[in-house]
Amino acid sequence: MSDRQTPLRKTRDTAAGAEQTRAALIRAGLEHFGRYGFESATTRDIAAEAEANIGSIAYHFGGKEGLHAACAQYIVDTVREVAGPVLSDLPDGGRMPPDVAEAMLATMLQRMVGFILARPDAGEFVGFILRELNRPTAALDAIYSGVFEPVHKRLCEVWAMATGTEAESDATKIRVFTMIGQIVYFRIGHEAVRRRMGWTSVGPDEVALVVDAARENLSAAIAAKRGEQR
Amino acid sequence: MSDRQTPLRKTRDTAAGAEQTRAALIRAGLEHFGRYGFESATTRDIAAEAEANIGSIAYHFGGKEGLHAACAQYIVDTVREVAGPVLSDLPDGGRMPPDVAEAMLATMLQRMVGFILARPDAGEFVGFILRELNRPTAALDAIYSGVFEPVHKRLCEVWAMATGTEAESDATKIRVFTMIGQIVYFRIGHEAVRRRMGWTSVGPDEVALVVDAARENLSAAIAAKRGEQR
DNA sequence: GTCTATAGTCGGATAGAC
DNA sequence: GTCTATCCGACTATAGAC
Repeated sequence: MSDRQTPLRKTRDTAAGAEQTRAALIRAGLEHFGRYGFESATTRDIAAEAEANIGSIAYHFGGKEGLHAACAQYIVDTVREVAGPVLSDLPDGGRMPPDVAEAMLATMLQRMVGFILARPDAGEFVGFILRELNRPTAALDAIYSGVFEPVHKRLCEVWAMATGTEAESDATKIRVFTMIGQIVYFRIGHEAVRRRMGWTSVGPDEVALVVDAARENLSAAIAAKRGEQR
Repeated sequence: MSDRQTPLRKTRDTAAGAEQTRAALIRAGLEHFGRYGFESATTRDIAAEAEANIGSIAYHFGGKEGLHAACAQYIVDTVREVAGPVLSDLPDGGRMPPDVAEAMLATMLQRMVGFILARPDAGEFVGFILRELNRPTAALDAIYSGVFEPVHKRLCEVWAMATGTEAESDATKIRVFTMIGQIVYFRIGHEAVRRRMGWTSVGPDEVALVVDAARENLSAAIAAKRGEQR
């Protein structure tokens, strides 16, 4: 039987092809690790999903653990890419009028909701991170210092400008966590939210409702804080 | 070698002993399922943790899945026991002055923080539920209708009384989710919070800080809502 | 009810052909 | 770089002795 088609995949052993395999494995790994966790995700399934060979995981990443680490790095890189402008230096050394700071906070929260609720692969990102938060490995160190800490610090700075409080105080840091938590919950508790709201899926209309609630909570909290500072 | 001590454990085949084994297996199951997930948790480890025999899982629960279902029921029973008074019928058909409703909401949030942050086994509870939210099984149905829905509904009712809004409107339901999310995040993101705050553990002082922040967010949100309703 | 032995399945890693 | 075959360890479930 020599009616075999041109062996499309055989010609993957070029540099560009290898890079494609690598990338496909990372995407598939992220999906499976995020959904099933490190132990329950199988290299066989990941390879199949990436349409790559099982051996390729060992070749490119040294093994399952290496792929896991690469996935963590991919998360960091992706978030930093999206959040890049927000994390770069603030103009004028970070000083700004309270209402400008408040508007900036509102924008940042809105972006966060968009990323966490509307991005198609956000579920896997959050799943991956959730498992790391539950049982930290080296991957959490990368994600914490590459994403969590810089984002939280920046939010604290802007919050402090908006309310006239101290950026690195316990109260500010905790308050910023509550602002993040109220948003993240809609992804984590997605299934419960879906059932309770009677939603079949989360589209732009649903995202808008969440943005509204988060924004109202934000401005109410800032207003109250300003009042008591006075 | 007949110097064997009295076989303490051998005499477990009484009705009371069997019940102890059952309970120990459920507690151990909750711990392992919550920490490692259904697939990654092993019946061997669970049995060892419960100081019971591996075969006892098959005997008492029919298998791993049966134990998992029993753990879900245990969560429902425990939460309903703790939250019992709060979930029972409201006096006077649920009608109450706004400031009474607000105080009640504050108390409910405080209780929630206490349960979620201070209870020693809360980590496993939340871990278990988190995994169900991520990939729902029959266990989520029990937890959703036994815990999520009734608690959320009650919070919506009281929120509506406090703000003069509609209890079952989308806006109210979402707003209540944000109030829950801001609290739950401190358990879910515990490790990130710990690192950022420089906490080594979460004791009464730390819980108090979280309660303060949640309470301030609540009263600010209610005040703003009342203002715009007027 | 408790415990042991065993059967059957599956997953990760490895070596080596191409 | 890709792919296959194979090894070895770990797991759940089951049957049957006590």
